Amino acid sequence: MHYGAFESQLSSLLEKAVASSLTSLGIHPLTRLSDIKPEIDSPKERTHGDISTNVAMKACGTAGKDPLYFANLIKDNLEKALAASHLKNAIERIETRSPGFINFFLTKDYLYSGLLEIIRRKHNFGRNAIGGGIKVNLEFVSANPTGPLTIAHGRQAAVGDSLANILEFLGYRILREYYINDEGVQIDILANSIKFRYLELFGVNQKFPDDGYKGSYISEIASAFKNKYERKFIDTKDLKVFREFGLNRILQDIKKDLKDFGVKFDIWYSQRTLRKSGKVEKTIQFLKRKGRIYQKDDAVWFESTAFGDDKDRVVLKSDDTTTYLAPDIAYHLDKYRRGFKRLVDIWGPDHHGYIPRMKAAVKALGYPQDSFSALIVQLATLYRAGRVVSMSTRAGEFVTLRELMAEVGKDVARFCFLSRRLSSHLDFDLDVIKKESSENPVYYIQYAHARIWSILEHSKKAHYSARFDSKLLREEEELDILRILRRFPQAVSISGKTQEPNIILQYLQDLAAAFHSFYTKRRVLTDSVHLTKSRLVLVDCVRIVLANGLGLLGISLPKKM
RNA sequence: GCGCCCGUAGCUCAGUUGGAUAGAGCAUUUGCCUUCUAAGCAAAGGGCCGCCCGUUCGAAUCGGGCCGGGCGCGCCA
Repeated sequence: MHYGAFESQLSSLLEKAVASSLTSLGIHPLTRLSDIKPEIDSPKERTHGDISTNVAMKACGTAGKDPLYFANLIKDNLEKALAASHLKNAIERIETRSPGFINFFLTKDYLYSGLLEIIRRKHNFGRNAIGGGIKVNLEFVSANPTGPLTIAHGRQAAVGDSLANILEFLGYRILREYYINDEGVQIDILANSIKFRYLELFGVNQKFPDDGYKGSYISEIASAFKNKYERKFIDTKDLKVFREFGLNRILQDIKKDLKDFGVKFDIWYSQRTLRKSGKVEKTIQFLKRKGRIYQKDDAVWFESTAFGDDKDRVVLKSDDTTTYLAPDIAYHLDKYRRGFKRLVDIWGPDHHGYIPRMKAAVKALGYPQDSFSALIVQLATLYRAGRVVSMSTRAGEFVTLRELMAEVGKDVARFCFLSRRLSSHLDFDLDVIKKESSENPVYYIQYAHARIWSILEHSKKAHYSARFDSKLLREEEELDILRILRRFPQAVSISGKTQEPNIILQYLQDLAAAFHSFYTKRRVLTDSVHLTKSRLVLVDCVRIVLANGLGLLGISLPKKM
């Protein structure tokens, strides 16, 4: 029996046992188990068993009994049902504990059977079909192409990429998309800033454009521009050539940074292309036909308050240009039209106020509100030597993702970004991270992988041909590993459900800890070929799960450290 | 003023839909390398889980009210 089946069978057995317990008390069991939402999970404390449930305490109100008494009643019924079930060989014993917990202890045989499942499924171990092949569009980073990616984008990139991996693993069909804001005021400012620096190179003095981008990367772009065109555009009034040149270069850098950070995108979606297709006007017309567009103060408004927003929003300004919202609605409509059933956007905290209007737009377009969700990833506040580093693309003060990678490396950076909840503000002290980098927790997990690899390398020379006998694995350290291995599929699905990659990371730390502890106390390569063979299988399973988990997080798997 | 997020060990943070004795890393202290990698292991110290009420068998977790920090409230993007 594989891991997933176990949980569902246990839960249906429990449901029956609760029902018959209620019946025996003369209460008609109207309450279904799913209504009282009992928890079936692994307790923290080993002495509380491998699996624990609070169902007796949840249901004791209905039973009108003391929770512990009711727990014992359920236990008796459960034991009877168990005798006739497949789970008979998986559960060693059942215990009740005050104030009303029912604890299950798994048999060694069941724990051993997990190894076979891991060996059989390998890189697919933990994979699951709960996503049902639903098409999901995941849009993330989508930073304006007006400057290099910063640390804030780095966090969003790491989160989006891992989330995409995790959801794919859970059976969703994920498309990773980057929305390029390649038109509008910001882009013109970019072009102006480049032009200024270009002219400056020829000694032409002008006033630096208001709101111009002050970062040094603008000068670099201007130099490259000069190398290519020399004096050709020194008198031009047209910004177009500067704009295209700058846009291309910045976008190229962004793509390279993301690639080096291990982040993959399937689609780069240009806002300009969207507009040229006429979809923006069509979307406004579409909303108009639905009666949600009106004219006021020379502007055109979207009646978003009809769908839960706190005020209506302008889509066409009085000068006839669109606001940012208009193409954005069109863009999301386009995603639906491309066949996605769910849209997930990852935004920074400065956009949280934008969620109600986007949700309103989705509803107005006629799609279920829940089909769209925006995840807010909190900022990473950067410190250097204990002092806040202020970040502003405009002022040219920022630490780029590239600099971060150069200073601490891809794996450490990704680990730091993923080890916190999305909603957690993240303090990031570069000096501390660099100082600690040899002690960084990411190495703890990677080191376990490297150690296993080393064992496997040694074992090859010895040609262990014995048969794998899992019964030889009976040390506490070995059983601990087995218990933790068993939890991996669950960790992945919780991580997908809650959309928190850090759950997997936490899990991997537990697994690595159990392995390191085992490694220090027991030897894998021993004089007994049978024991050696069995332990080789065990550590190989640890390796597989570490690889699967780190793979989802986009962290590399060193064979040597 | 309104909205969103946060407040847990000296520091940075975990804590799955409320569960049993609140955890990890760093820092401090003490042991452990003749055997598969010491980037490791074993152990110690360190906490009114911001404060106050409430909900219930049971609260770091849920609700209300304060206090403190971050961000957002445009015909900007």
